[in-house]
Amino acid sequence: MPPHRTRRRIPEATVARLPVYLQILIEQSESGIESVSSEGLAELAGVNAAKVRKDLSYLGSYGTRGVGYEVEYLVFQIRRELGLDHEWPVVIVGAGNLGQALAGYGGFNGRGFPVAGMVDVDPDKVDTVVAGVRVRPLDDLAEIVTGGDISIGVIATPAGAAQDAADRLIAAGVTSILNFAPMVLSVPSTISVRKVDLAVELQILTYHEQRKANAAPRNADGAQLHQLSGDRQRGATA
Amino acid sequence: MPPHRTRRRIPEATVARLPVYLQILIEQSESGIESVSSEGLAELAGVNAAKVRKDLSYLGSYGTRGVGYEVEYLVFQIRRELGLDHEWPVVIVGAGNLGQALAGYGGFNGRGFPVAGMVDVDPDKVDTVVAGVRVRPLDDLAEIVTGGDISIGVIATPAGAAQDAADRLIAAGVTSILNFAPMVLSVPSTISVRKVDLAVELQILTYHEQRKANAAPRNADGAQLHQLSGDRQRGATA
DNA sequence: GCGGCTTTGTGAAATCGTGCACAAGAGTTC
DNA sequence: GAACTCTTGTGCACGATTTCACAAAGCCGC
Repeated sequence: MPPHRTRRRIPEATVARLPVYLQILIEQSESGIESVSSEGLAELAGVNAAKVRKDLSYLGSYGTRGVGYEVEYLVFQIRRELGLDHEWPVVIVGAGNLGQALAGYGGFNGRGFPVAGMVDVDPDKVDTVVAGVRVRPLDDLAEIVTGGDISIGVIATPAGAAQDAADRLIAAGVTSILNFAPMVLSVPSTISVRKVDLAVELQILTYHEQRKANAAPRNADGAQLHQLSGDRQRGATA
Repeated sequence: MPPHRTRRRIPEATVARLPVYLQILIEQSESGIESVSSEGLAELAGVNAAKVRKDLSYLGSYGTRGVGYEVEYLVFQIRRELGLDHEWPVVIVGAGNLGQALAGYGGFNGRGFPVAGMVDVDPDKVDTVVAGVRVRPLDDLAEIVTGGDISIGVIATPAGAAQDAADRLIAAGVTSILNFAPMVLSVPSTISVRKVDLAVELQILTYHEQRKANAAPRNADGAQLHQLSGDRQRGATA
């Protein structure tokens, strides 16, 4: 059998949680903690312990009953499953405000996603250097992608330019896109897209804010408002 | 009956899609389009038409059979439901790379979320001006929040400072938090939190990348790879 | 090595979300 | 105003996800 055969498909919801577990486990590991229980991990990840166990069971039976999971080993397994056993260079399209911030942000470099290139249409931006990366003209995109064997593209353009950016990325051979433009992209079904939209996140929050306001009309005395102690819970992602 | 009574609860999945519909509808409206069908909206939003209808039906029966939905009216209704009939000032904690980018990004100002204040622990950052907003010391947080009647806080600090930032925001009276730090926050259940984590998004993409690579081993001839035309589909959020 | 304690791994039930399919309503044409 | 066309609103079945509950398994102390 090949090293790690395409084992049973992992549910999408689980895939979205694995990076969170991973991050926590890496922290634990750095703190010198060697073993963790599903209960402990659940606490830190803000989820139910049964969910942690089920999630981890998709990777295989890596726990020890009565004991828990060995942190290092779990880190290794999750990394492998997520394909993080090597670096994934990315190319950023758009060197504006957002693109520059992304390039400088620690979330890319230092987490296994080096910025292998940046491009922009604006001739004024071309040849400027952002976080150690020289901005190149949009037409160099294909060359950057094929030359660097890049499979992930990041779109940090205004909404109007996003579809064109996507088309060019795909034509160049990119197969995964992280889209920061507030715009739904049209792509072939073979391409994976994830969208991150600030305004959407905020609007989801305002929906809940508004509900809270409606539910408990403004009759002041902050009685049951923000009781900081007491029933803390991890990640009320409401 | 009060103006808009806490009508039936809207499913979380629907709430997450409403902002997307809203954005599309606003664009349509600006293009002078007055009416849209569930089919058309679904196409643009990258979802199934039945889903659009079901989602919209939670708001009420605002469509006209045989015709579709009146764009303006739908915009109005979604805005109202999301609580977007007024502005929501936000305060940003952390004036580093990310905080600065967020402040300057169009996604806040111009979308109904003016940056009412920014704070940072670093004395070197205090009193600098970012995107027209003066950075103030962390201790001014409570004053900014209460003074500006702010209910949304944005955390743009490193992971290590995020929990403290959250605690301070909550103590000051904020009830919704948008967290950009790669760290799960512990908050009371009355507080809404949404987390945006770059690394998590990228890692979800690498999982799928790795699967693609495993499924179709590297035997080159890019035969069925990226057929750009053909079966395009909106938002393959795989 | 046996009993007790702990924690995993997982069937099975409950819940949530999606998509089909179609009746019902609204406009339009003759 | 009857027949036709179009598109909404929704009951229903299905699939995905979450949660419960518990048997199986490992470790410890005696």
